[in-house]
Amino acid sequence: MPTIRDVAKRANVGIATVSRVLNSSPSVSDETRNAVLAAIEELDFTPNPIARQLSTGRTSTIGVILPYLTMPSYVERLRGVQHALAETDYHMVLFSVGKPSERDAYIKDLPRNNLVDGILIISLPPDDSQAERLANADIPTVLVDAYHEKLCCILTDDVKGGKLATQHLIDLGHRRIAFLSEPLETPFHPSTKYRYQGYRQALLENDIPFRSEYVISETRGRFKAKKMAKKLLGLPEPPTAIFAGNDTLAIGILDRAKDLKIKVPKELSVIGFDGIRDAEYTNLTTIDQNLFESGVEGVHMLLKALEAAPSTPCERRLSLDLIRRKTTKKVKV
Amino acid sequence: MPTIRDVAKRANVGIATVSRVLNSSPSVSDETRNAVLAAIEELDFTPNPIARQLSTGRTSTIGVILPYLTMPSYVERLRGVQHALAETDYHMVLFSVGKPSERDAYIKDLPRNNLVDGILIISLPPDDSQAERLANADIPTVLVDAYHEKLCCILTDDVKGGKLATQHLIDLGHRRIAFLSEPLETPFHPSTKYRYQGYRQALLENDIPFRSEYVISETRGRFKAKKMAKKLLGLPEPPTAIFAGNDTLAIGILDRAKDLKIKVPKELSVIGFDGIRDAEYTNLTTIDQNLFESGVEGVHMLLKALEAAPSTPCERRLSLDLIRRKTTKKVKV
DNA sequence: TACTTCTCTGGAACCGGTTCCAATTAAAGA
DNA sequence: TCTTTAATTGGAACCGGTTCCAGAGAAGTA
Repeated sequence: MPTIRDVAKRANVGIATVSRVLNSSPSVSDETRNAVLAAIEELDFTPNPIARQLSTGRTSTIGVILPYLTMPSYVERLRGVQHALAETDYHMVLFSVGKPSERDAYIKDLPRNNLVDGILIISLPPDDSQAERLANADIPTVLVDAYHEKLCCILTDDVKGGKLATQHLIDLGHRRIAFLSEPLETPFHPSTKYRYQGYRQALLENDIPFRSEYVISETRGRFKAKKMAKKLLGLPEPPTAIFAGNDTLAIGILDRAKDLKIKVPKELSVIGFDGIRDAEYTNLTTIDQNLFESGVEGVHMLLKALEAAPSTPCERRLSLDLIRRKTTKKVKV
Repeated sequence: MPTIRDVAKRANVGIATVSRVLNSSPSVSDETRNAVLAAIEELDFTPNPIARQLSTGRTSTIGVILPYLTMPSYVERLRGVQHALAETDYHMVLFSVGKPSERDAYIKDLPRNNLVDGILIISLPPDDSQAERLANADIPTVLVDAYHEKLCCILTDDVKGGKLATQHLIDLGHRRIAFLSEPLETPFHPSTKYRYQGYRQALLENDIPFRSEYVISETRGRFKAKKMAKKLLGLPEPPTAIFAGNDTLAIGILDRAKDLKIKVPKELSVIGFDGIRDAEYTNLTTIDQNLFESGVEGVHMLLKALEAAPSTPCERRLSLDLIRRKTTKKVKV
């Protein structure tokens, strides 16, 4: 592999000049520039990015820490990140997290080891000491779908979203509203819990008594949702509407309803949460939390922070949009 | 940031000794080792990986080139890669490709610029000159779901899979078998075309006349599949079975059948291809091409190549498994 | 005791870029 | 004609590790 010194020798110039040509510095005469370019061409020279990285201290790489791609929402966010990053010169290193210990290890090491210029953490809220560490590092960090007062973040208000979903059902006249979700307590992001809080708040504000038999929260995945939906729909007084903690679960409920020949939305209203692609295909009414956009915005915020570190943590709240499709309807009286 | 020299000074040893401690070389006395470790602790020193990379020429990083995560099969393969890589010390840099020009750029630059120790290319077959370049680079490359004689690869035999799927339907007594798929000609991987070839071959071998009205191949996504299924099922002599080019399309067909009150599998058999998770949930009979495993195996092959470059391209063919679920059945006579 | 061998250790060179700083030359101004 | 100034250029130091090689002691051997 030829180096910058080989090029310099060949072009009869100094190494500094070659470097200047590589970095398109204006203070090189056309004549020398051409000579250097010719030498580069002849030697088929490519600058070694690692050497540049060591020298400049910049890596042109951003690190993305996110959970294993087990949920469509993570994938959709990652897609947004990729999309936004494709238009820059930054590379992306992926650190995917299966257990809390992995998360902690990445969050601990990444800010210190000069491997990346910036960090994007998706759907993994750091604890106070981690946030402290991240905030004090000289590498900027942006949280996507997570909040900490010390850090920049792209936020989704899950409580509000849960309220919005529930209120939509209430506005349609429903009173028997069930909530079906993944476990409320997770090692990672507590978004489900927040959505549940929104559900409770909406009930409270509308003077609708809470019924514990209407809440099932140990439901992982579409298949399980289908199973659990049966339980809900088999109650002596079954709900007329179900708010699912995410779209995948909602689709599972739709599956079951079809099997049970329960007409949606005529006999049962179903609303999801997330706004993944499948929700569109299945005509699911849902709360769209703009997943793709969250990734894009996360990158933009990080790029801004890379240019000039913000004096105070910036915060951007993404909109939550109720998308009315064909799975919710006025309750029949 | 403290450097190795700061540590050396603090511990009253030479920098070489500190380096030896960092790399757990055996030829350091316990006494000096402890002194160095103490100094490292006191200074909160972390070695700079970039400097190490420059010095050793190794980056502990592998580059993954793959299409944008628009299809579940890509995500599933990537998951496999992540899973296998998590058990190693390698990092993963993701290069995702939306247009052929991006693919070409990555394949051109990545092998030369010392940024990664190895390259994994997923579902993007290189042309001859690219393969040549990759084969001659001193960085090993492994193709996953793509073939080139000059390169190591993890293979799926799409023709065979297409045949397998079609033969399954034929064995069940079907004669009117449709094929619904994404476009046959794509800028990237021609797997759909191969599956189609398998379909044609199976028909031929069983003396079943080919009918062009049974082939619809411009179908992108579940939603479009639903639309196109209507067209197929509305034919004067509709097919009794449909082979879908991938699971997502098959699920779209199931949606439509439900809407049209066509009973699956009693009145219509449907088989997919891929073996994504949704296929399990929907009880779809499919050809499982072991997507997750392809990612895992790709990493293993690459790791092996990193240890010792294989003298001749190695090749591993993944099994294709017919998973009989509840969407195919003997045709009613 | 003298010599060899082995165990540890430190210095300096190296990886391949960037960049500060001083030097050279040409153009401009007095 | 003599400065002053601007435009180019090259050398050397630097980024922060690894590693070759030589040297100092300690231990083993004749």
